[in-house]
Amino acid sequence: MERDEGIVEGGAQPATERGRRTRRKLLDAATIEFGQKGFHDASISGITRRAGVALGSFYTYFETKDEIFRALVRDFSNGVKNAASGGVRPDMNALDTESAALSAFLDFAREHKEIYRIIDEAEFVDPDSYRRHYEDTAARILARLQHGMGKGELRPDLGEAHAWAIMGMNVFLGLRYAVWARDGDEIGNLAHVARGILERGIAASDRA
Amino acid sequence: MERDEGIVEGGAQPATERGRRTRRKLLDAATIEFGQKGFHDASISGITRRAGVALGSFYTYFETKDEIFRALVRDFSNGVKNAASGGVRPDMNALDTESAALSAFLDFAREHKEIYRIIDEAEFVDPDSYRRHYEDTAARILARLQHGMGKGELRPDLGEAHAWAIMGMNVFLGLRYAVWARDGDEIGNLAHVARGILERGIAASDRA
DNA sequence: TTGAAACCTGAACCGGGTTTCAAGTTTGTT
DNA sequence: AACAAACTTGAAACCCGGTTCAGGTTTCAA
Repeated sequence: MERDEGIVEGGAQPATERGRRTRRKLLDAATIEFGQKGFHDASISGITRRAGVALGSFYTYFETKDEIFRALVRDFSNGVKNAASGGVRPDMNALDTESAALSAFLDFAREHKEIYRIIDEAEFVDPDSYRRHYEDTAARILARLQHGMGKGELRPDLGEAHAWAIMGMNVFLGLRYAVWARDGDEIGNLAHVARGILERGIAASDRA
Repeated sequence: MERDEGIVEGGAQPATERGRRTRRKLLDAATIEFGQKGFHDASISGITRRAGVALGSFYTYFETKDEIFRALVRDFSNGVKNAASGGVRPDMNALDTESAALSAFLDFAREHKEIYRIIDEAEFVDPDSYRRHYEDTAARILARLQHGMGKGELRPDLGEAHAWAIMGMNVFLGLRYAVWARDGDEIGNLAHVARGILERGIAASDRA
């Protein structure tokens, strides 16, 4: 993954190449450590050990354990956004757009299974980011729906709730088929399943 | 809520009425403490303080902090199950059944906003229960879908993935409109929104 | 070349919360 | 009444990991 650094907060932006490398090593190590153990069982010393730097060096780049975690949440939240938007093309119709966004998200999740643990744990460590992540994601979905409504490709009565429903669908499909994938899962037609729901629901076509 | 005690594990089943009362006080206090602060910021002393018992008494009923948390997860997981199944009637058609299950779940979530924090945090504190909770829930949804397919009320090609999609939809609608409810939210037609998706999807009806 | 800033190091400090325990009280049974 | 089992109590032992810090090393610009 290419995670944006974006504008970094805590003022501790490295000034030299060596510093940037170390900071990145810490971030990558933290991804593994947090992803494997969760925030509280993860330890700074575990992170620095993985990164191959001394314990004290950690505090050159991050003021607290919370801060590095927040940095990761921001990184991943961005990653999800970019992954989903990267999958869509402006000329697609509305249903294709949703399919493409889901597929891209699933690919991303398969490649970075830690996102679930990290974003989920943000609910406790950094509640604002957690909430913002989902609200922003829902807002982007809603924008796509509105675009589709404008083109007459979608029912004209869609709103925020529909966006949240779609997001929930995507998140749980990712949980089950990317993070908790089992051998023998049919993942090829996942996007097709989701698309089927969005296109015609689950009701029988020959209604009595 | 009426939470089942169910079969309790750790052997520490109270023998007297007084004991049962104390255990219950601890469980109720823990619900608030964990719900408010999350597992790690919650403290045993906070729990016993809320319960109005001495710190040491905690260990008469629970061996560790983890154990009481697991007991709560089991309680709430049951609560969700009972709430959803309590809302449905056997004679309903398939779509009404899903609507009813969602409505009942939303009511439950509104009344017990702690469930989200507690079940979500189980991902870290008690991963097995977390996973089992969602797998069981999905299995129950799938069973309902199969019933509906048998009656010819649903498309005959629904499977596990559809169940997970519906579950995700429900969970996220609950998150947004029960736990994160805002003034002015239109919650009355939430079940209607979800039903609309399941009944006919989101595509425009007059397709080109 | 040289000095200052950036960076690195890891032992030790420190606070806070879980868990233990020995002594006392209540409950319920014979 | 009398005793054992169940329950209560809170002080303190114990553990553990986040954070600090003083002393070194590397980088880089002048």
